[in-house]
Amino acid sequence: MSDSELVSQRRANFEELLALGIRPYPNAYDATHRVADIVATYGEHAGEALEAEHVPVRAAGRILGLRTFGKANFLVLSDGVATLQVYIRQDSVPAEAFAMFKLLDFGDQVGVEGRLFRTRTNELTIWASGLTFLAKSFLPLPEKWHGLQDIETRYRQRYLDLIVNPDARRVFDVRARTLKTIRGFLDARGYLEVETPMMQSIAGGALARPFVTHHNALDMKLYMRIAPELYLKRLVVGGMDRVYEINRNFRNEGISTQHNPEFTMLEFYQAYVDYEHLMRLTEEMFAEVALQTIGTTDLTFGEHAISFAAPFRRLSLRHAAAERASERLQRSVDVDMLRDEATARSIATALGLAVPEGVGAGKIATEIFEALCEDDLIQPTFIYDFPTEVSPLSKQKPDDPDTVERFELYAGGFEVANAFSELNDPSAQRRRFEGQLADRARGDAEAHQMDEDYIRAGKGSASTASSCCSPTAPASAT
RNA sequence: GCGCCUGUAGCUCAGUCGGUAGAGCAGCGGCCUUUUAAGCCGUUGGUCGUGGGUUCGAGUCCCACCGGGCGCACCA
Repeated sequence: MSDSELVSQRRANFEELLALGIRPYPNAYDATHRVADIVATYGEHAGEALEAEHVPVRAAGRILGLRTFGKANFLVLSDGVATLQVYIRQDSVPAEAFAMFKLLDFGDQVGVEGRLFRTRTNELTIWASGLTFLAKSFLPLPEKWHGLQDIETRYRQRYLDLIVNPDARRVFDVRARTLKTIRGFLDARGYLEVETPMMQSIAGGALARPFVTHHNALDMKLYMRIAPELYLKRLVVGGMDRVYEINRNFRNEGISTQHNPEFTMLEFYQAYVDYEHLMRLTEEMFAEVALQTIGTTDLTFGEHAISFAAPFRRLSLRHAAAERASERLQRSVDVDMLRDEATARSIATALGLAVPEGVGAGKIATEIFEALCEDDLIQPTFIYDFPTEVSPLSKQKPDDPDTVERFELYAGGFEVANAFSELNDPSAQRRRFEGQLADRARGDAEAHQMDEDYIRAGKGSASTASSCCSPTAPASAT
């Protein structure tokens, strides 16, 4: 049977409804409850209690199930969050309502008026006394048991996925609660939420390839931002000592279930604190988000049980890399060996890693870490003290110029946050940018571009400050 | 970009050694006044991703292209 035939059958049912004098698209339905509210409020009430209370309800929703028995029928009503059964007896509803019911299709929307009771099998149900037609679904929906499996269809026809797969809605719910919790957490600590430019003349603040666009009136090439960092830091220069932004960033790179070209990220800045402070703040925030969104800090991610109870484990990057390299190579590798370019390079080669010429010890150490350690960081772990070479915007440690005060948080094998003490010496910042330009000249397309305005802003005296950014994928909370 | 897998009814999937297209659900017509993936009887529905090739004969084998999934690379 062709698609159009299934559609025309539904259309025929619709025509019959019109012939009955049913108003096809009413402007509103005066519901007393949402389906989810009824389930939440009366889900635990016993049948006798419901009979005694005689609870009257009117609720609207989509028909996600039909079980017909001639004169006694059941339909499953969904409001997108919860489902509730409706019992429709021929002798309990007006004749025209019963005639209308017989023309309903899976997917149609109706309003139901009635009272709550429990069936013999103890299921909470509305005993319908009235039925109102609200909207026709002309699309044949996926079957109820296997649902919609095809991943492409699920993403391209998200409405179908939402109708038939309850988990699809849950992702939206968890995401919304996550963002709400983060905002509440930061607002309560005196942070101000801002929005900064998404189209920038220089795409800076991160190492990534940007999308390019064009402004007609200015006849000017613009980049979609890869990070809000440099603009947020300008606000810090202007005296905003605690700011954050939750918004989209655009990176012109590979697409996968873990990498969306346009993704939402949180970035926040706090003046007069260093990265130690941010580590404590970050672990508090993750624990709070977990508690507020799923009610516990202990969750299951894939095959792993993960605990987001603070404090999190801490491990320096070079220690993590050296430890793993030792295990892998069956010989002693220590942190100092990773600070010497020739030695680090020979270790990388022994590990089978291809390291380009002209790359320093810092970048080599970072590559060893990424290749050997990342996937195994299941429990939340702060990896801290990054090589200066890979961190052009971070402040060096007072006693170690090759190392910056920076950390990344890992959980479930993913990087979930990146933070550092902000470099606020404009002369040092210029030298760092120049180093990046040299990398770019050697062919590193992701090296940072020079940003004169950012340096000029820095000359206006940026506070000592720290910032943290984190993609707000619900992966951390599901 | 590379590798592996995949595309058959609205949905979920079978289809053996190459022999002329199948099931369940959905739909349609019946029966049934507390069902739970309701059940029972009957029944409709296909350009087997597209194009070429091999063959007496292709859903099946070969080639190309298109779409999709996973892994790698890149990256968050």
